[in-house]
Amino acid sequence: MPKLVANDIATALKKRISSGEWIENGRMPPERDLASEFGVARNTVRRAVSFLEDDGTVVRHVGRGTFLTTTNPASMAAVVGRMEGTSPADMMEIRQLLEPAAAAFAATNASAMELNAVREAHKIASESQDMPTFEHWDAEFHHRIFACSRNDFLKEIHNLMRILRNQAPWFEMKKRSFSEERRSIYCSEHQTVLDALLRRDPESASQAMLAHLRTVERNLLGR
Amino acid sequence: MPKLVANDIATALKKRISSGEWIENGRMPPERDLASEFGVARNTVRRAVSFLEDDGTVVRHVGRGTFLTTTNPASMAAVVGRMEGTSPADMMEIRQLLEPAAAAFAATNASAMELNAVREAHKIASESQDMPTFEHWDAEFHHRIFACSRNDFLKEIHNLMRILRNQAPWFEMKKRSFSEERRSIYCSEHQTVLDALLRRDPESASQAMLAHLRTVERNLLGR
DNA sequence: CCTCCCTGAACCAATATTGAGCCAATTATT
DNA sequence: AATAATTGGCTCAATATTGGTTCAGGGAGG
Repeated sequence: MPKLVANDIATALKKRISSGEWIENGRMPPERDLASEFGVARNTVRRAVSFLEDDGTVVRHVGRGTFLTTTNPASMAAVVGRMEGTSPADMMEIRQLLEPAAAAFAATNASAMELNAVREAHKIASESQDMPTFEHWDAEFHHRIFACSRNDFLKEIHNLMRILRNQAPWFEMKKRSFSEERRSIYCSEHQTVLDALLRRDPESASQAMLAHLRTVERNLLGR
Repeated sequence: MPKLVANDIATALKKRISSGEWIENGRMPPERDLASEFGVARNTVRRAVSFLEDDGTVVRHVGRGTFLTTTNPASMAAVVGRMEGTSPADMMEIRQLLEPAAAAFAATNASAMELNAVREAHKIASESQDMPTFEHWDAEFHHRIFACSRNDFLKEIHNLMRILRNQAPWFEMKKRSFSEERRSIYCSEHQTVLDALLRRDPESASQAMLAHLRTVERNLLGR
């Protein structure tokens, strides 16, 4: 019997969620309970749950609990399934189309509080010492920009991309392409984007984001 | 009973992989476990697994484990569900971002045959006498342009949009917005796009498509 | 004898889990 | 209103797991 690791727990949780386990009140059991149920440490459960959080499957609130974001599944499963087979290169191309626009929308529409959230994600990513932390807050930075774009469809497309990026080929590529030097380049590019957002300058935000994505693409696809 | 060598183990492993043995979380058991299970030395298992690695069937990470490259995806039901709830206005905004790009890609990448298919869709739509026929070939016109964009991810996003457009709020809006005059406007705009494609002019194709989508948006959302 | 492959063992390096503790936000209880 | 209990956020050192590597043998077949 294989040893349980965080990833196993994450998939177990997903399975139970999609089988409607905790749908009744949309709330997952406390981490401590799950830990004892699975027979692992809470830290491990926490890691598993943060995978779900990265997916957008779940949101967490200190003192309240962890809640499902699940609404009803649909018949678009097939389309989405095919999306899993598309190449990272194709997706990066589209990302360069959408994300600068998201940044521009954000510069125009975001509230001060939302921008603060973006800034915070950037700050934590900049100060992070290890790769998983950086990656989490890097993703969060981008996510929060989409979040204040005020376009629900765009946000959901980004959620899709986020899920796809957490899967097979991407995982490998990210691992391969990471280095301390690149991390600091990403951070300074994020800073440029953030500055443009804070100046409420859609054009600069869009350009800065595009420049950043080009860097990412170069590193990821090795060109 | 012949003695087991690395090659035998490699084929045994492949058989078990393709029978979906470890697909659930995409992870193979540790080498040490496999060794004791097959009753061979770890070194032998290691050689067997490196065959799979050379195949690309598997990737290995020190400290993490050995993972299948054909992993089973998570459930994206949540994203899809929320997507159904997004507004036509939001989607039209994104369509104006993606579809001009698709047209530009098509102008650059499409084969002559593919362009012929686009032309044909336009021709049938132009000559159609009734609303359902026009609508079908109108959609087909757009679809075929995406189809020759040579970007699979983009194509799938368009499929998503197509599905969404055939649902709740859209249906009403299209009915409301239809008129003979608008139909002929659409046709002439399609013609402009098609001409640009045939001239292999990405810039014009993109602009023409954008202009068309703005017309559609105006009619649909009544502005 | 030589070659090839497996064996068994030890050690290394990267990564993950553990367990314990404390904090902060929220909710429940008194 | 004050207090307690619950719950997620976070840290850290210790330990365990896991692939990477090397090396000295052993046995089978040419």
